[in-house]
Order: sequence, then structure tokens, then C-alpha cells
Amino acid sequence: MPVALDGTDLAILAALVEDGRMTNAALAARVGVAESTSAYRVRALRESGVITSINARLDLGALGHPIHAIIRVRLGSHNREHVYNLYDKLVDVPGALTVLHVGGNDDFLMHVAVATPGELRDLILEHVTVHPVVRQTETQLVFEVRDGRGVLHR
Amino acid sequence: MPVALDGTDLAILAALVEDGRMTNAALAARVGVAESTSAYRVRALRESGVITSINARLDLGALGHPIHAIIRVRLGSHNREHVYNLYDKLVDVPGALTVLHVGGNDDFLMHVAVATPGELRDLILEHVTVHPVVRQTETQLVFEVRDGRGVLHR
DNA sequence: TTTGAAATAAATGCTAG
DNA sequence: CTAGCATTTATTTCAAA
Repeated sequence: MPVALDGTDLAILAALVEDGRMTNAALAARVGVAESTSAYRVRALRESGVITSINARLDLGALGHPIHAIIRVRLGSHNREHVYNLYDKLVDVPGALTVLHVGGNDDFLMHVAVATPGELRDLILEHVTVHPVVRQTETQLVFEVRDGRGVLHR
Repeated sequence: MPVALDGTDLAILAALVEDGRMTNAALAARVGVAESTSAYRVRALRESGVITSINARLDLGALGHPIHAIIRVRLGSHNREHVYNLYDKLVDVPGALTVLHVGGNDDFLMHVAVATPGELRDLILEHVTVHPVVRQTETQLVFEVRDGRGVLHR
């Protein structure tokens, strides 16, 4: 799945990762091409799937969900159907931010945001351990989340 | 830190989380207000920090980083200075997507994307375990990442 | 692929309710 | 806080290189 990307593409990607709402005019000026060119490149990057989406990110604390946790989920059966079905359900849990399917001691890692500790408990009891295929969960409180520098290092 | 948000605000947030590049005209039509009103609301949501940023999301596989992993980092000392200094360094590791500071058995969870297994090994050796305060790491391969439904459930 | 310039579309500023 | 309208700004289209 690797796509051929030149320096202009990488500059566009870096700019849009930083500010996804940058105007095309500003983008063109920043990467040094005509506006029609940057518009063309951005469209190509979206159509080819290199840019998967452009989304707003929210302050979940301001939205009343200040408590973040990681829930490590271990299964009792690794039957393919069971695993995939559970994945679909975990992704659909209210408050689930991201769900990773991983190898190793755990099967899934859920990053969740909730309003209160009680809500976290209920989330786990009502939406995670309620599934018979879940054998064990382990929950870690998240103190802080920070974005890393990503893969666009130059 | 909770902010008073009405239904219009929540509808705007949901729309921009889905498509952060939606035009203001489309947003106004979707939430049922005048364009000048939705523009005003969006600006207020950004200025109040409810919308923290709008960013492009990339297909890291297409960018040549198809391998994702979670690196669980445990420290030998929990001196405040050590912890904060290390956090700064982990966030700055090339390929680091997100770094969580957590409570429990681990101290940090790093979500990283790399090109090859060898690169993952080098990342850990050169950027993580190289710090004397790091006592142990444990690495889990990530099979798949999916977004959850988030906190805007209605 | 890239570009400039024209045509279309959208955002902003201003006024008032 | 909301809306309508005029002005300014941005995006899209397209023929040409």
C-alpha cells in the first residue's frame, strides 16, 4: 500500500495535520505552488486514501467526560467469530475513544472517557465484562494524553 | 472546566468531528441555523477550547509505517522531575503517535508506528530503554485500530 | 502535472432585531 | 444570540503549456 509521495505532498500533509482547516490559499503559499496545484494535490491525497479524514478534536473535559482510562480486555476464547463480534461491540460502547486489537497478553485495549468513576465501573460491567467471551479486564487510569511527533519527521 | 453547551453546539460538534472540513454553509443547513449563526458558534467553540484543533488524519501504511505497536514503559524511579523529563522525551520520539501517562502497573503507554520490525527494536533501544529511569518495557503488536463512538452519543 | 484567470461558491463584517 | 445582506475572500474549473 505505499504511495509515491514527493516533497510537496509531504509538506501538504504536514500542514494539514497541523491545521486541517487551513485555507487552500494559505496551503499553496506555504508549500510554494499555485492554488490550483495545491487543490489538485489535496484532492489526489484524499482520493488515494493517504488523507483518511479531517476531524475536529474536542476537549472531553469541557464536554463533561474528564476521566480517561485504558481497559485491557482478555478473552477466554479466540474463535474468529467471537473476536470479531466483540470488536464490533467494543467500538460501539458509549465513551469509547479508540479500541486497539493487539497481540500479546491482552486482546483489546480500549481508551475510554467518562464523567465519573461510577460511570467507568458501569461501562465495564454493562458493556465489556457482560460478554461471555471476555475472561478478564484490567483498568488503568490515564493521567494525561499527549500527541507524539508522528511519522512526518523532517 | 465544563462549558454550557446547547443542542445546536452539540450538533455542530458532532458534524465537525465527522467532517472537520465541512463548509460553514453545509454546517448551518445541517444544524438548522443561519450561516452567520453557525460561524459565530464555531468560533466561540474554538475560542473556549471545546474544539481543540482540526487535523488531517493519515493512512500511516501508505506513508510507509504499516507496523503499529504499544510500548508499555515502567520506571525505576518516580521522582517528579524524572517522570516529566521522560514524558517530554517520549513524546518526541520519531514515530510516536500518542503517549499516555497512566497509573497502575505501567507508567507510560506509547502508541508508535514504524516501517519495519527492526525499526521498532531500534526505536525502543535508542529512544526508550536508553533512559536510565526506564526499568522495563513490554511491547504489543497492534493488529488494528478502530475509532470508538466517542462521547457524543445521542 | 502545473498554471493563471474566469466563474462559482463560501466566509465575513455589518446592521439590526 | 440570531439573521439578512453586502462585501471580501476562497475554491473550482478549464484551456494551455
